[in-house]
Amino acid sequence: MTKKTTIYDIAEKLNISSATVSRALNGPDKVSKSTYDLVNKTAQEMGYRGNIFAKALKSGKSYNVGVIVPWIDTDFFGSAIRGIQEALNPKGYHVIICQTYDKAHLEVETINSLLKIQVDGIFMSISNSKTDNTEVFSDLANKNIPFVFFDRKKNIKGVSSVTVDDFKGGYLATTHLIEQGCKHIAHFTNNHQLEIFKNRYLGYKQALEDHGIKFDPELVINAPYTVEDGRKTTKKILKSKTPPDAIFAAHDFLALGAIQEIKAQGLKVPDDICVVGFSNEPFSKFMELSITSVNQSPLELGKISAQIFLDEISSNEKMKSEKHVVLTPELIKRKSSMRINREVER
Amino acid sequence: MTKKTTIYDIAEKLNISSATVSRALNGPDKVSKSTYDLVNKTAQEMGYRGNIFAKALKSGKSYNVGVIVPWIDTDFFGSAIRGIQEALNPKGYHVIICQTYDKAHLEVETINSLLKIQVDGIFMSISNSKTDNTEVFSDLANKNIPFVFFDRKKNIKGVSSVTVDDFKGGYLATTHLIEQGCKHIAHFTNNHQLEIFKNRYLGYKQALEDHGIKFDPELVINAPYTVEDGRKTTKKILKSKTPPDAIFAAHDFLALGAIQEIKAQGLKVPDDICVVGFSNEPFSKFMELSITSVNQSPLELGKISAQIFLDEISSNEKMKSEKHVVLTPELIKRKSSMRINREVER
DNA sequence: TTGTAGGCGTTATCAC
DNA sequence: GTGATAACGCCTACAA
Repeated sequence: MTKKTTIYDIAEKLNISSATVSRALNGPDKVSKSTYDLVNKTAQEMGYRGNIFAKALKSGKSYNVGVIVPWIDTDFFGSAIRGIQEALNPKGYHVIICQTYDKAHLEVETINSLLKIQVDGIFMSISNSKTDNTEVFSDLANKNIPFVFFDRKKNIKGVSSVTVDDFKGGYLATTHLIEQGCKHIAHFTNNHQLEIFKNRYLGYKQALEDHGIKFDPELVINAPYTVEDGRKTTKKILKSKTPPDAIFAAHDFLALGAIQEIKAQGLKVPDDICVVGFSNEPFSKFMELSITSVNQSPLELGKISAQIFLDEISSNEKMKSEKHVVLTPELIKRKSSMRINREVER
Repeated sequence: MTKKTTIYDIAEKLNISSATVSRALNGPDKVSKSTYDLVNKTAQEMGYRGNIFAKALKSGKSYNVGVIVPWIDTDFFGSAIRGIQEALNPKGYHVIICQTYDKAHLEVETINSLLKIQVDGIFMSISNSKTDNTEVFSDLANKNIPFVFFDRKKNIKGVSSVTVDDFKGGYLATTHLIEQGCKHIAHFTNNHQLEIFKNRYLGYKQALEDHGIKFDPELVINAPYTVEDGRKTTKKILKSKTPPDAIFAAHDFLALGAIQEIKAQGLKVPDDICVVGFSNEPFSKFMELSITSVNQSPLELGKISAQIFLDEISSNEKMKSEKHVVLTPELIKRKSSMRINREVER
């Protein structure tokens, strides 16, 4: 491997100064047309590629951003990252991905490691864990490095966010179940560390109230994310004296587990029990008994997050204004809940 | 925001030279215990964070690697990236993701953009498109920057690869169908630009031959990746005079489309037609009529790719040896093909 | 053990 | 329009 050519090599070859080469390389305005052409032609011939480290050292910008998610191999996060990447790539940014596996300590570590490599911005979906470690985040806000929460956020002064209206999602899902004639609607939720789950729950509760159905705390159950958890929780609730006639699960995996267990017990979906999930993961559409779910448009969510970042870095005001975008979710009605009219959406 | 503290700031404060500070920061060996402690304590107090750009400029290493895939929001690629990330993060590397959307020109652009930002290595799953643009790749090989193909590869001298034995996957799938009593097995493939599809096809063909079934080119059909393509292709083949009694699809999405169409026509899976897919996408397990599929262990695939990269950079030999790891796939038998014994695997 | 000085490759500020 | 030079922050011979 031959050594990389630098502007000095070009300068030497052409008997001009490195400064002139640099100028010529950076546009036709700062130098005569003839030298501009000559330098660029020579650079090409010599296989010149600027040294990004030197440029970064000079400018203080890396043109890298970091994206922190619990895990990337899920449709929701994969699509959100895709959105960020697609919006930022044309602007010359590269996207670095980090996973936290829902562990709080990894969250802090990850932020620090991104800070250490001097990314120009950080996008984050926080993990579902028990710390109230807000210091790191406020530190970040003070450091003036653009920081955007997407989907799973914390409320930190000075930090922007793009989220989905989970309250509305929960409300839509529950109202839909009520319209299908369900009166005894269970809700599978998660611990309420994360706003998203809390809000889905609150939307559920509000919908019940607005339709004159008494809220029964016995029908609300905490469960993790997996299909297996969905099955277990369903098994438990079906044993109760007054089993539900509908389940609104705060996640599609839970909904899938619920459907599996309901069927295993010889009951029918939606006839005996209606089920609605959340996130519109691909499988919810693919199932023969397709699953009604709340679509959050993760791709768009990612793109909007990216846009906020771009706005933030291009604004020259010292005070960055905190922005909060809330996307409206959409209920996609499918077989698992359509009891009255069986016409199903995509 | 206050200016970042540098080793000079620390040096000044302690009335020592910046060189000593640098040494103290880089380990206790090159400096007296007392200065080591003092410097590190002071650095901490002053909130010192080394400037990665300066270090990179000095060392020529970015501690970044690039991963190029057609798209990230699919279980297979998401998991592979996850594997790479998990293996490399503990070693101090960050993972930059790039997507090509199966477009050849983006492929070249992307490689160049990664080269420009001086990543320490590149992982790539090539796109399915019609160029024979191997120059970029051989260029790369000459540049001495570690480059690893995973899953979808080209044969380039000097470039390592980690792939799945697709021939065997195709062979396993087809043999399984034959064992279920199928004699007229259709194969949905893709254009054979990509080795993976070609090899799945060859495996299929070999299995037929080994079991004394005559190969019928009419039963092999080209189709893209989507569920819709699977439906269309199935519709077409079911119209033929001698419709198949089994379909081996080179991808789960095609298999899903096939199943949907078969059912829509009032036929039964697996009783009338057995179906096997490829990739073991999550939904293939989740379906009520679960889909038999070939598992490629993408997570492991990513991890092994990462390991090859690590080996390559740590070996001090100038000549990097080309490595080719081939993983053995595994057929996971599920309802869509189990006609004789209905016991299904996970 | 510590300090001095030069270099990594660029860009920006002067001066000519 | 062009050239000399300093600066970005760190590391590392070499010297003391």
